[in-house]
Amino acid sequence: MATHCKDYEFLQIEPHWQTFWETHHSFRAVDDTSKPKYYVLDMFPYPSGAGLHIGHPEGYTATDIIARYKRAKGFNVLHPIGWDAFGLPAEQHAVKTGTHPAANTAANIANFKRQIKALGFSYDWERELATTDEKYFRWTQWIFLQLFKRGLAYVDERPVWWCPELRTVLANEEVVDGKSEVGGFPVERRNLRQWVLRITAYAERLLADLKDVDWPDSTKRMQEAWIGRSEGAEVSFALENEKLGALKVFTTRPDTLFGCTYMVLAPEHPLVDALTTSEQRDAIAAYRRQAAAKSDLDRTDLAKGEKTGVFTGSFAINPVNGARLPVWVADYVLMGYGTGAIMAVPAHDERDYDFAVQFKLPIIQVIDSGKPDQKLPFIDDGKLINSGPFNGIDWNEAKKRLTADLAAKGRGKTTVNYKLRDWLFSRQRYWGEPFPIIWVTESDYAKAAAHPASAADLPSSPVTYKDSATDTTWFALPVAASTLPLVLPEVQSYLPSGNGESPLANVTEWLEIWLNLATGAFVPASQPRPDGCNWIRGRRETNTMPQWAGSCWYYLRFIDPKNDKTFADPKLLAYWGVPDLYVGGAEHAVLHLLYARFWHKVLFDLGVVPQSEPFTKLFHQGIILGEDGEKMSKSRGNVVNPDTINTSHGTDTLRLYLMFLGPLEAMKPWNPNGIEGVHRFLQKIWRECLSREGEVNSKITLDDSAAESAEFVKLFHETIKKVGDDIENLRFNTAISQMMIFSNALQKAERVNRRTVLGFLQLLAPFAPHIAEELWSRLGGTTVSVLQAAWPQFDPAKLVSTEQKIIVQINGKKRAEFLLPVGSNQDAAFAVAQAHSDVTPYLVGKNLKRVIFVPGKILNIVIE
RNA sequence: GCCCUCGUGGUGGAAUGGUAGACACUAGAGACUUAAAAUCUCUUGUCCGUAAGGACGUGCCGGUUCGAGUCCGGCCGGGGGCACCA
Repeated sequence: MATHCKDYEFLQIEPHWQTFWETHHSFRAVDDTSKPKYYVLDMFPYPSGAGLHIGHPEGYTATDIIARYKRAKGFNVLHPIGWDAFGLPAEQHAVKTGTHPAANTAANIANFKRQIKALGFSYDWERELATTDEKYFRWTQWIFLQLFKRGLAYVDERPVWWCPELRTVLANEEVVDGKSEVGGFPVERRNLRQWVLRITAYAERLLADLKDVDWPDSTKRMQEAWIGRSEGAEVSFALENEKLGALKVFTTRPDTLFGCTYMVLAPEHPLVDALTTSEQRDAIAAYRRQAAAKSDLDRTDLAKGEKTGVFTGSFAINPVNGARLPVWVADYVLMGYGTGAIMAVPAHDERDYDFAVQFKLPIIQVIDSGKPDQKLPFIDDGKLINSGPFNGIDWNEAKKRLTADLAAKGRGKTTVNYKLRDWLFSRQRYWGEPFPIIWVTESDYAKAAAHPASAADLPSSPVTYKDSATDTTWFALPVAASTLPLVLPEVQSYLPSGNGESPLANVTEWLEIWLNLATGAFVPASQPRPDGCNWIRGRRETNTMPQWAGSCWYYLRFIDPKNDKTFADPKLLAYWGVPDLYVGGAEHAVLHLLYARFWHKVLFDLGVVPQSEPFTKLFHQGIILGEDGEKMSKSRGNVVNPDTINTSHGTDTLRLYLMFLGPLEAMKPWNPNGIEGVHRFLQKIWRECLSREGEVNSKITLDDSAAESAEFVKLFHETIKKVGDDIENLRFNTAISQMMIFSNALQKAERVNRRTVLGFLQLLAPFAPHIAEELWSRLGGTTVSVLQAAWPQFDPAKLVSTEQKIIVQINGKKRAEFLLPVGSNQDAAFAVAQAHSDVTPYLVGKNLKRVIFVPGKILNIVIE
């Protein structure tokens, strides 16, 4: 079965074993529910035109080691891979060249697949999937329908970047310095109709359930910060113009209410118009236009220097003391958080302070820290001053008292606010999943709501939008799930429609339809209305879903990738569950991982997945920097291509080197010299196993009768233990060190049993699987493939020593060391130490103060 | 600004509060060879010393401890994330 090469010809050996594994379906995950399962998953890649980056094989090697190790430990392992294949680059390429993005995507996938296969990863290729495959996105669309039905999807006007010159919507990354990346044209903020997912409805659970997952603490904290829960009070400020009702604000500092000297509204706040006096109208209008052109990010960036704002001319009344408060408009207040309005307390808030100084507004200190130098703004704790009946009360107590007081008057209540915003879920692009939604008139929607075939698919309150041009309100009707997938039509041009809609808006035959409420069938509206009373007129949604959609649930599809009845069989979902280990970059710490958690919880609530969290254990591999210690990038010219190393040293060397570089989670620079080291290590193993003629090395005793030294046997068992422990803890660098230590001992041993060498090859196999297979086979391993052999067991009895090294310290400094029988007590150790020539001189004429003895380790003699 | 991380030889890195520098790279010396490559052996933190040996040493300053790379406080530096979130 093996090759016949005499030297370590990795270019021959590696393809040979890759073919062997493929023809034997070695990595097929069988749905065998009698065995314990282990599901190990990589974050699937976006197949870019640039091909594999060296960072990809880093994480993939780690999971491959785990997968191979778990198989040897008797687990039924699911280790799949697929393609996150929708994405902007393919669309941009299509716009430029006019070729269908699917063609470009397919070519990129083929290249990625070739590169990944050359690395010898033990993926179950029979479960490969791509998010662009209609058999896949059929279920992405199905999940969207479930969100829609549960009222978790709605339509709203949201600001997006619009480039009038290109007549298209741009993503944040396509806007550079306020200009379009392509062409450098000016861009502006423009409100467009968007689909939004109500992730905020899950904010509390997304936060609370973080405690149940085994994730890096830093990632948990980032998600916590992103969700941004804060407790505070909602307070109503009466307006002087009583007709306008009250102005509601959110504050985390109700204790500072007496220090409020003005109010601020976000420029987009609905009350701005009504509050603006005629003298201020022009200034306010100009300010609002200016603010509308900025993204939230710009607002924050620009605000580093000075604050901007305009007085509305109106006043509000402070509910605690009746003070008259001017109402301002300023873009440092965001419409998207809280109520879009704040009470400003300049003495105890930095932003309010800066603003008050800028516009010469009064500043009243109401918290006293009791310390001598109290520089304003002052945001720490203290006791209340200048606060009427609340003076002298501790701030924490004051928060409760003041809120309760307001609540009693009907002017406030305690509330919880989240930074988390609802998720903007649509793109005005071609290359994405079409929304399975048809826009119909109110009367047709009523028909659908009354029809038994469609009534159950509708949300409890309809999703609508008002087309201001025609003054028509449109109602969102879901397509029948049975008609999915809703595939992308062919288009003439991949350029956007020009009016803010995607290229799909130009495909009239696809867009305008007759829809049958009973069957879900449709025909183009260009044809006459078919007979029967169930046909209604509709226009398809032209937005497509963002790239996140497909990656939100792919880990579930791997469990049952070919199922065309449901997204995955419930029995298989129950067996395989969710990934036991998920490995990928920390750059996805918030968005991907939060979105996927949200969808998973929705599916959990639907009762279609059995657990409430998708990723039990998460690990982030570190970034590999270029040789120069900088981030790898084309422009720096420090990019390493895995193909190059595969050809020059072989993939076993590359895999081993990537793991030997340092801790998996660390950021570490690429160092080409290190590759030679691990390559030599593999060559040494080759030489110790095979002679120059390619026969079994004569030092290896085939009948296992060699008398190996106790020391060597002990090292072997230590190596089994350490390699196993290190793999379990993803400490691959130290596992490899241990194997190097063993190989050095192997080389020095005069005779060694075949059994021992085979055991060592098993330890090596997850890391360097090709050479391990080759040598296993050439040495006459007990099974055809090393994959079939059970992971070696270490014998704890073999790890026990009879002697232990004792370190002698004088006042904490090492002075001597000697061996003692295991279990020796302090007296025995002290007796030997006292007589030791390296110790005695230090003890002469000194008073013994104290002796610390750590059995088997250290004897510290403290003297004066 | 806030949060998170990391600072150990010439280099990548190792070290449950208990021998700092495992393992590897680089460099040097030697063995083998006609020679070279490969391989093997030895040396390789700094300083003093011919040596034996000693002193110093994990970014800096302090603390806890019999004992600190590890724990605590402060500072300096690198990297990452978030950011007018009321």
